[in-house]
Amino acid sequence: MPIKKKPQVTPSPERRDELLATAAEVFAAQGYNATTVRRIADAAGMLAGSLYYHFDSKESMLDEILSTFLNELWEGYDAVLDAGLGPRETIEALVTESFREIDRHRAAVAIYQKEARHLAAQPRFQYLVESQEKFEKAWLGTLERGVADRTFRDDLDIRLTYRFVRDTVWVAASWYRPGGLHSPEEIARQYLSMVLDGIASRH
Amino acid sequence: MPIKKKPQVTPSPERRDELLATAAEVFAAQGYNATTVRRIADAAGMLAGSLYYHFDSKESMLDEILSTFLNELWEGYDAVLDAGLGPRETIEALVTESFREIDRHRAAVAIYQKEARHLAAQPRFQYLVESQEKFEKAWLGTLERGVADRTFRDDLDIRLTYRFVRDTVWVAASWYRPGGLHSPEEIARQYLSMVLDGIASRH
Amino acid sequence: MPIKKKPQVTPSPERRDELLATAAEVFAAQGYNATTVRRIADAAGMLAGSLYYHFDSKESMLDEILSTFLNELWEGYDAVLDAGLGPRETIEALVTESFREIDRHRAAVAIYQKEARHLAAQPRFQYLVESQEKFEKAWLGTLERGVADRTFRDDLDIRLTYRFVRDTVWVAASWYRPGGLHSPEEIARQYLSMVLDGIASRH
Amino acid sequence: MPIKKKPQVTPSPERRDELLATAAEVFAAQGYNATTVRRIADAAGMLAGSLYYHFDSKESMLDEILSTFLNELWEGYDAVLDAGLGPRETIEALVTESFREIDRHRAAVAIYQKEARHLAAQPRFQYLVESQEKFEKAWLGTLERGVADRTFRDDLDIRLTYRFVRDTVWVAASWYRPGGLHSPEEIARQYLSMVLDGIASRH
DNA sequence: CATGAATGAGCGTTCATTCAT
DNA sequence: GATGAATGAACGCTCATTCAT
Repeated sequence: MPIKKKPQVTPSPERRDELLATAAEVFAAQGYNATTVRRIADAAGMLAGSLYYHFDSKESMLDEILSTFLNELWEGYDAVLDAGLGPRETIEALVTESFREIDRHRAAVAIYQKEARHLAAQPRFQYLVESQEKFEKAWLGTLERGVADRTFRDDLDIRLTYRFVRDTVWVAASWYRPGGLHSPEEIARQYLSMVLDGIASRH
Repeated sequence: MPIKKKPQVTPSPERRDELLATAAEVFAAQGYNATTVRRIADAAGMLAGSLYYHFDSKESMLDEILSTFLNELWEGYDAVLDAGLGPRETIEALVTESFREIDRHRAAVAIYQKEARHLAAQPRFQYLVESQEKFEKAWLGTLERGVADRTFRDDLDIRLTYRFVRDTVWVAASWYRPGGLHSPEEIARQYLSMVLDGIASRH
Repeated sequence: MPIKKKPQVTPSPERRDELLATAAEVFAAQGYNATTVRRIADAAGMLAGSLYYHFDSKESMLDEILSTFLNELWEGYDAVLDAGLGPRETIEALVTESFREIDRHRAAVAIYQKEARHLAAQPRFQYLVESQEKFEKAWLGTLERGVADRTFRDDLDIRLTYRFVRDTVWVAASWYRPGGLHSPEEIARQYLSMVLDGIASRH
Repeated sequence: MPIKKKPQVTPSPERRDELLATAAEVFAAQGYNATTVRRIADAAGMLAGSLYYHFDSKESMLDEILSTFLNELWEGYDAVLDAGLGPRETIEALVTESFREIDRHRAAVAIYQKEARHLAAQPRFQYLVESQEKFEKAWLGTLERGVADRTFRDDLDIRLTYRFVRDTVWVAASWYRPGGLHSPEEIARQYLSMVLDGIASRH
């Protein structure tokens, strides 16, 4: 009894994207573990079981949300890193790009912030570790270049500085609301000004 | 602001504290929701049911961990705020105090970071909101004083600056490990240097 | 005993038969309960929902598979029983007929073996009980006739003998593969030889 | 935070055995897949979740039922096979032992009959395959010895004979009820008489 | 003080079935 | 005739919690 051609059962990508956006909002608001699949379904106006027509599991929704976000993030980052900019301009471009991503993927970023660490232990989410390493390499490298050419201060612990800048940028996702007073670019400008020049006045 | 009194007339307070410390570590490592009462009991060398001799519920453990931490935090903060320091010295003292708290209550701080937002919605954790508001008032007030007397730059959005400084400090709890290379005071010094003077060289 | 009429006025009976054959194979391979409607649809090259154009329910597929098989079985049995043969020849003919049915309806027989007992509890499958009773009557009667005319040994419990012969024949469906080394008639001959004369040598 | 001694949480073996006996009855009556964990719990007078205090999963109940049965079976078989009996006596002893096992583990045998084939595909139930192979080797070897020394007929296909004897014995579990008219030994005697000498009279 | 055993609510998931297109 | 998308009931299982001993 040979299995005949299996008709394509992959549903319309638009519906998937809608549902993923809904799920991302709920995950971001309540945390992944605390979010029930029924809650997502409610928010999407369907029953819990119906989600499984579109997705394999709750975890695969999370997976798709995070990997989509990271793919887009790295598109932007790679463009910056390949542009041959100086250290200061690179940092500026990375920060600006980051706030743009926060603007476009606020929920995904918030989820990433809360869940990445423990997800990274699972093989399925190995790419989080890889992304993290690549991320660290890019930032640390840029900072080192900047210290070498005297763009950045050399009296600071460079790993501490890395964490400082990294956290500074990404925690913003926890309070940022798109469509607020400041555009991502404006927020980036202010953040950069603080990070690069400090908040103290220069007399 | 004494946050709460939780007498729970039970024989041995030392055992309670031990158990709370154990619970805090587990909550910090795995997240509150993802932590089972059984996991805590395992770590404490007892059975899950036995914990209920000491505590009303899993939630009341969390409550006690967070309120104890906040009580201690505000003891330190209030001392600083009542000392009549100038804006820059106040910021320096608050940041230093914060890193000391991170050093002493790492687990509680990590839990606070991850869970405070959604806990704040529950009446039981109303004190988180109150603490948050008092916190904001103290920092914003100090920043405003500093802008007024030209200690701090006046070209920055003050709320953005507040968030920047606040996040900068507290996210450190997610990677800080007590007994590491840097003392809390040393970390505070470096953070302050970055926040106040920026990471760019001054030519 | 015509077991059932299931008209289900539907255009193409050939397609139905194809689908039923497919379903029977899957039921036989995985068990009725463990078989999903989707698995059948896959094997038939359609989507699960589409099967419901052809059949009322998964259960009605099972029903039709079993009743079709039993109708054919009884056609053959009735011919044997009405032929006026002696007890030994009747047994031989029934066993041979049984192996032929196993050859032609292997899947249905395997399903029958596994599921008949618990299905018999449902009113819808009452005909399984009736068939079972008629079956028992035919075999017991033949054995009794054979004991009476000294064709068969009279020192054996006749119900035990009945079960022995019955099981001996039908369990073969669980390992029999059509198109193998032995024809159904050859297998029947060997089985009859063992059942009638035993496996011990006669010295 | 070192994990302290974990108190023994393995519950009393008597309760386990009771529950396993209950589960075995239900599995045997309805089939493993068709049996819900709630149904077992009902039969045991508890709630579904409570079973998980005693067992890891529904599957582990099945596993324990089957492996306990097979262990006991092989104790008996091995004693027979190591006794140095002739082929006929070996067959007689194996059949008698088998009916004794059916008497003591009726439910387990019935489950084994229905589920062994598809369970064997799972690594967890690999031991079913091993048992099956050992079983086949023991029986085929004995039959071959018997053919060689002219105890058994040499005009029969030996694999067919093996299946015949094997099925003949074990299907009995599907209708056998302990405490009935016949003792296992009496049933064994009659079965052996049929299998060895046939049901036809010898004139 | 702690255990052993249970409760009961709820979770992620499966699946037969329906139905507009 | 078949598809795509949904329903709704039930399933195996987890877990905070209770309580007699």
